[in-house]
Amino acid sequence: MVIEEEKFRGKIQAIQDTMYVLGGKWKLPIILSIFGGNKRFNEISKSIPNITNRVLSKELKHLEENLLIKRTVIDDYPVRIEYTVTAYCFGIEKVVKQMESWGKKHREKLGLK
Amino acid sequence: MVIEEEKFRGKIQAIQDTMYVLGGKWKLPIILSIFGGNKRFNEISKSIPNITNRVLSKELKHLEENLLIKRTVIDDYPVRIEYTVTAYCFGIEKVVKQMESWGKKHREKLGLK
DNA sequence: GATACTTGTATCCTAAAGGATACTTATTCT
DNA sequence: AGAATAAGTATCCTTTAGGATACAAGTATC
Repeated sequence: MVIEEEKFRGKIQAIQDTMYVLGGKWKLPIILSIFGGNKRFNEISKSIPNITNRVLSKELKHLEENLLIKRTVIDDYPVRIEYTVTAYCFGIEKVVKQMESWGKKHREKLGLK
Repeated sequence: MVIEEEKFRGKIQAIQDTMYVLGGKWKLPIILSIFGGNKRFNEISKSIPNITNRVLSKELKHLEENLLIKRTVIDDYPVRIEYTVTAYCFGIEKVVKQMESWGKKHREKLGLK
C-alpha cells in the first residue's frame, strides 16, 4: 500500500509539473506559432488571436527559462530578435497532439460549433 | 495560406478547450484519485496532498459538469455520496499518460530531486 | 524634420485560482 | 449526554493569470 501511495504521489507531481510548464491559455499556442515558422515578436503576436504584448512577453520568458524556446539577437541593422524552438521542445510533441485531439473530440461531444 | 491559418486557429482552440476542462493544479489529480478507487469525499481529500475542502468541492462540480465524473447519492443510513469516473472519462487516458511521462522527464532534465 | 516600425517595458486594473479556518446538519459511537 | 464522522458550505484573504493602454529607444522612411 505504501508503494502504491508513492506511485500515486509521483503521478500527481509529474502532472502538476507539466501543468506548471505548459499550462494556462497561451504557452502552447505560442510554441505552436514558433514551431510553425513565426520567429519575430510581432509575427507571433499577430498569429495568435487576442494575445497582448504584455502576456506574450511574459510567456516567452517563461518558455525560455524552461528550455523550450531560444531567443537569438541578430546583430544586423536594425537589430532583430528571433525566437526558435529548441531540440528539447520536440519532446512535448506527443503531449500536444493528445491535447489537441481530445479538445476536438470534447468540443464535438458538447455540440459546440 | 488561408487554409493553413484556419488549421492553426483550430489547433489553438482545441488546446485552449482542453486546458479549460483539465487545466489547473487539481483536476487531473482528482480524477486519478477517483480512478484509483477513492469514492468518498474524505477519501479523495486525504489521498491528495495539500488540497482543501473548498477547492475539492469546486473542482468536483466542474468535473461533473464536464461529464468526466458522476456523483451518486446512496440512500442508506447515513446517506453517503459516491464519486465515480464516467465511461467518457476514459477518453482522457492518453492525454494524462503523456503529461505524466513528460513531467517525469522534465523533472529529471532540470535535475530536481 | 516628422512619422512609422520593432521589440518590447511600465502602469494600472479585473478576474480567476487557490488557500485558511470555522461552521453546519445529521447520524452514529462511547 | 458528549464526541466523532461525513460531506460539504461560508467567509475572508492572497496570489497568479490575464487584459488595456501608453510609451520608449533606435532605425528607416517620406
